[in-house]
Amino acid sequence: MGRSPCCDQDKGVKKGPWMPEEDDKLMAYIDQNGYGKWRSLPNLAGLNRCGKSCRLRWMNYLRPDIRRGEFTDKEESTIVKLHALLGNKWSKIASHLPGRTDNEIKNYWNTHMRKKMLQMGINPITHEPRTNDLSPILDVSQMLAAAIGNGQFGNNTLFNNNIAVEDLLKLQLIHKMLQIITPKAIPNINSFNTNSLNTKPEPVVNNIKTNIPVDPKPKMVAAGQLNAIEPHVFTNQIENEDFMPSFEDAWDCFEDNQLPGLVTVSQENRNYLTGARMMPDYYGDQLREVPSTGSISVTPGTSGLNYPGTTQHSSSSDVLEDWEKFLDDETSDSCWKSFFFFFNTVYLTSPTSSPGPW
DNA sequence: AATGAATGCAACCGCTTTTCA
DNA sequence: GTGAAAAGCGGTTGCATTCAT
Repeated sequence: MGRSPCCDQDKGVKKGPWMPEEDDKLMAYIDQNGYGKWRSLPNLAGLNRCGKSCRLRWMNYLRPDIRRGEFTDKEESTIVKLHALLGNKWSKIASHLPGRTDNEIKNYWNTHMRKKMLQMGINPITHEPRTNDLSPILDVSQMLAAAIGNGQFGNNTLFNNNIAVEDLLKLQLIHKMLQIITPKAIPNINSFNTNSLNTKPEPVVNNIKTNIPVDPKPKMVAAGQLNAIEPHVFTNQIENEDFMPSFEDAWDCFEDNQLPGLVTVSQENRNYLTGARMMPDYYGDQLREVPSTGSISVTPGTSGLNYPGTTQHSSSSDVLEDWEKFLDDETSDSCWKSFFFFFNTVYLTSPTSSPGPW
C-alpha cells in the first residue's frame, strides 16, 4: 500500500480562507462540469488550491442545498438524540438533517450544545446526569470486578465464562437503550446488587397489550420506564402495526442468545456459544457454570474487555452495523426485530415527543 | 479606548474506507 | 488480487470577532 499525500504535488497551493473570486471560479466550474475528480479539478477550474480543499469548500459552504443559520429546536433535539445513539458520527447525524453539514453540526455541538448540556447537568459524552459520569464500558468493567470481588460467580469462574461476559454485555446494551428512552428513570447499573443479574425484570403492562403474568422476583430494571413514554405517542405509533412487541419479548431474547454481542465472537466461540454450552439461568437463583475455554482479562476502569477468539469493536458504529446486519437477516428471531422496532418507533422517530432532558 | 481572554467557525490534517483500473 | 486514487470522516487548528476588564 502506498499513497501520495494529498496535494503533495501541489506545493505552493493557497491555503486559508477562500476569496469570493475563488468561490465564483469553483461554482462556475461545477455548474458547467459537475463535481468529482477533485484532484484534477483545481487545474481545470483555474484554482490554486488543493483538490481536497475544493471539495471541502463545496461540500461545506457552496453546495446549493446547504441550509445556514440558526438551528431550530427540532434540529437540536434530533442532534442530541442521534448523538446519544451514534456518538461523534457527525456525517451520520448530518444525514438526518437535510441541508446541514457534518462540519456545521460538529461545530455547533462543540460550541453550543455541549455547553448547554453541561449547564443542564448532563454529561455531553454519556448523556447521563453528571453525577453518573461513568462510561458504559467502565460500568461493565466495574460490574464484573464487583462480581468477582464478592465471589458471586464462584472461584474465578467468571474469568473462564464467556457466557457470563457476553450476557452482561447484552444486559448493558439494553440498559443503555432504556437510559436513552428515560434517562432519569433508570438507575445506574452499578447500583444494582449483582445478584439481581440472575433475575428477570418485572413486565410492564401499562400501554402494552400483554397477558404475561407479573414476575414476583426482584426487579433488575426499574419498572415503569416504558410508562414514562407519553402514552399517546406510544399507542398511536404501535397500535397501527400488526405485531405488538412487548418488553417481555425483548427480555426473552436473552435466553435465546440471538443478540449480536458488543464484542465480535469468533466462529469457534460462536459454535461453543450456540452449541453445548449451559444457559445462564435468569429465572433461577444462579448463573450456571459453563466449561472453560480459556481466560478472560478484565481491567476495571478501562475499556479492556477481551476474551479468547474475540475482537473488540473499534467503535459504536461497528456495533450498529452488526445490528443492521442482524436485523436484515431474515433468519433472526423476530422478537429482537420487534424490540428494535419498538425502540426505533418510540425513541428515534419521534424526536419532538419522546421524553428526555433536552 | 486599549488590551487580553474567550468564543465561534471555516479550513486543515491525517487517517480510513471505497472505488476502480 | 493488488495498489493507487478518490472520497469520506472526525479531530484539531488558526484566526476573526466578541466580550470583559
